[in-house]
Amino acid sequence: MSSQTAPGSSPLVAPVLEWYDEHARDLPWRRPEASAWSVMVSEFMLQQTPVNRVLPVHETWLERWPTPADLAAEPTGEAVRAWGRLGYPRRALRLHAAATAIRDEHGGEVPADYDALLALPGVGDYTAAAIATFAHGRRHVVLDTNVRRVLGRAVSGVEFPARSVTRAERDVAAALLPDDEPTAATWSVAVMELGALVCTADRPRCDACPVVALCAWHTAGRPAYDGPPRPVQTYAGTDRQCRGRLLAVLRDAEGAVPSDRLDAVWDDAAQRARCLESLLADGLAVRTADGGVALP
DNA sequence: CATGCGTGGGC
DNA sequence: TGCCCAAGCAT
Repeated sequence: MSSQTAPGSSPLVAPVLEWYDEHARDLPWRRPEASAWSVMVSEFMLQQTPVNRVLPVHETWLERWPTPADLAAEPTGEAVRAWGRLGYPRRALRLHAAATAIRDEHGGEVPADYDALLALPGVGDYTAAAIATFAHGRRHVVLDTNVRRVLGRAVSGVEFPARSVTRAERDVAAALLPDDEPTAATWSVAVMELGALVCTADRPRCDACPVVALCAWHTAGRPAYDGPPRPVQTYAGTDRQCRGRLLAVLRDAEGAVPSDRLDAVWDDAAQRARCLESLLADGLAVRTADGGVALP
């Protein structure tokens, strides 16, 4: 017998699957009765937003718009308003646009094909693979920040992955992916869950990890991160913060608001004007006939 | 390929 | 308390 590890039979797989079976959170979009649309909505909302903040918005969203066609029938501004404070509200516009494309080009059904998914607005490699896998049981490499961190540590022995996905990372993930579709799908969600709950970016709980004995990073003594400095995310005073303030006014208003309502939430007039223009350009706001501003 | 894009929670 | 982070995408 060869000592080589055959594809789909890494010693990492079974312990992670067992751990997931016992420790997985009960999330609405993971339940057997969850629709593909529910999975898709969750994936959009979870792009850079924590699970706990997504939960209530996801629930009300699915109650209001149980199918893509239901959302597509509404003005985009309603999607932006319902998005609430999840952040990055352009995702709401893209989800609306994706729902419209699904209604018009896919008979109202969320596609199962990776390339069809990738062609939808707001859907990149991760989200296409995630929807194909978690909504339709297809077999794809699902490479999000959690998976990248877990595999980086367990396999490569580094605390944090590189800025962008490398070919080597993709090869590692592909080699670990179990052969049969159902197991591949469970493995993918299980590694993500392990990264979210145990193999966290900060203060990983190695004592609770099912593969600690196999982990290259742990075995090496958890060496400190040694790569290029990771960029710090500034916020105070940025256009992002300004845009957020302006959009919050529109979201919380019944209809159009006079522009002096916007003046009150940001002092720097030049920056305020620039940010309003960018919101208009993005389609997150529109000017009304009387000179006011509103959600589209 | 680096950068811009929201928001709130935890330490 | 400031600082870092959280299931990315588009350009």
